[in-house]
Amino acid sequence: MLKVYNTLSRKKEEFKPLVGNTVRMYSCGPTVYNYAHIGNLRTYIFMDILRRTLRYDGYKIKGVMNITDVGHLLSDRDDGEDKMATAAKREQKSPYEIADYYAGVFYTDIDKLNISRPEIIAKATDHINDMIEYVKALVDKGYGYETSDGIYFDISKFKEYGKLSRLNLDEQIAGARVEVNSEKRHPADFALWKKAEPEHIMQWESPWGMGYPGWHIECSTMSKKYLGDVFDIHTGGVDHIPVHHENEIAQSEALEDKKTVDYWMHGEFMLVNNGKMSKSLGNTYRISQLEEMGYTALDFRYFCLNAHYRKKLNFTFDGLDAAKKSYERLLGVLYQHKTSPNSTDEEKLARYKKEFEDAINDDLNIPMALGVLWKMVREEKSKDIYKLALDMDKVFGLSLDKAKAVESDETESDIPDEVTALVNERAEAKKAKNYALADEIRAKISALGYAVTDTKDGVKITKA
RNA sequence: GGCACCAUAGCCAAGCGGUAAGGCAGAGGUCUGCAAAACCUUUAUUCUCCAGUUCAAAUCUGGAUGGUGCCUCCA
Repeated sequence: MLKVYNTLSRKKEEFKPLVGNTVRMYSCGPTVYNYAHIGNLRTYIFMDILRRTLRYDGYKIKGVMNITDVGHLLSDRDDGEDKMATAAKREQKSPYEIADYYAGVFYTDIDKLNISRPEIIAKATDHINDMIEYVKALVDKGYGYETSDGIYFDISKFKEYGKLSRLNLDEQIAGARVEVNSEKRHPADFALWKKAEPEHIMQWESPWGMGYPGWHIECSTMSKKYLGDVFDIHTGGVDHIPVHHENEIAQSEALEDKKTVDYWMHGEFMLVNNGKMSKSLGNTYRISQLEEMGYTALDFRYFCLNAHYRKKLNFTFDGLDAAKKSYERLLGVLYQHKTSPNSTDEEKLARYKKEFEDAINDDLNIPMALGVLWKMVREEKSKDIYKLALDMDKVFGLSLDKAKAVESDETESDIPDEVTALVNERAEAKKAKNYALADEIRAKISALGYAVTDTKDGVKITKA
């Protein structure tokens, strides 16, 4: 029995799909005008863990994720910088090429992280007409009004506005900086459709003239198109709760006159040195950057799995180092199980399996599930344990089937002759019990960038 | 100013009323000429502080202190 935390009720609830055995799920995806950093990626790891857990529990999934390639591209504020135009100019590409490029990098990253792709990936620019229809329907129902610069959603018409974030709007606004837009009836009214200046780089024809869709309409439109007017789970980052998802609820429920999403689930943020991770602070990293520093994407995935998805996770290199080490040891010890001829008592296996399932089904308690795996792996080596670990890995997604011997299996071929000669010299010295000389030679080898270690199978040479 | 969330060993982190999972680091050991690696063992009488409820609290209540996020685009 899977229980998940629903942001709407602020409680853990039993999960039950609306229809049959299929889970319909929508996940807010990336805005592709820039690289995704590891903080962004944490949220997709959370989405992936959810999908994997649902599948482990026997559900079928119809998942949709959006790729935002319009709407967020231009800052809504008049004085805001047009990031898309800047990027297009700098890279001498069209906005579509920019979007394609960053979407491509995003796919590469999530593939490396073993994040399973949702069944349907929907680009906003492919759904402009659907969005126009959606806005029209809202206007027809009296929820939208026109100003000189666009069509706005009238939140005063939607009585439950704010139910997800539980913020008192008027109190918020009193203490916050809000630009004055005299034409808006309420400061929190938001754009459904924006009228475009002639020089705006992306614009489409609409009943309200040339323009482009507002920030939030794409998710309401595309979720309805692919999942129907009511679906099971909506995921995203916690930052979306107060504005984006609140507005999405307003749009969808205004149109359908009913609750449209059963479970709202949100992934917490990743911090850096206990503070916010943001591009402006210069403390973001990309997966490719971590790789350049010698970490793998899966080291990072393992790092994320050590914390619950609803808890802030502080990213530090000490933490990542610890995760890397732990992950490598896990693969090493699993290899010993893999190659063991022994069996394990059925009851014991069943106990571990149950502990594991209890953990993941308790609102995706992956840190606890990892603890179960570690305890199990400390048992006497057996191929059955390896098999069960692989079963658990359907949820972890850590490629545990790649378990290998811990000793590195470097090829001898790319060792320079100079080093090989020194290694042989050292072997002679050792044979003659001239250890002082042997250590001296070892120092020379390490100066050349190689490490020599003695194992019971002989001498190992590795690149330092 | 308003609204949330969080506070567990050197570090990361579970635990959600029944007497502190797991990982990293550290310590001891096995192995080794010595290292390194690997493996084994071990490491919180106590959960920021102060009251309270209870037979029983890290877990519930109230208060204090500290931290973070949001209220503006953001995963």
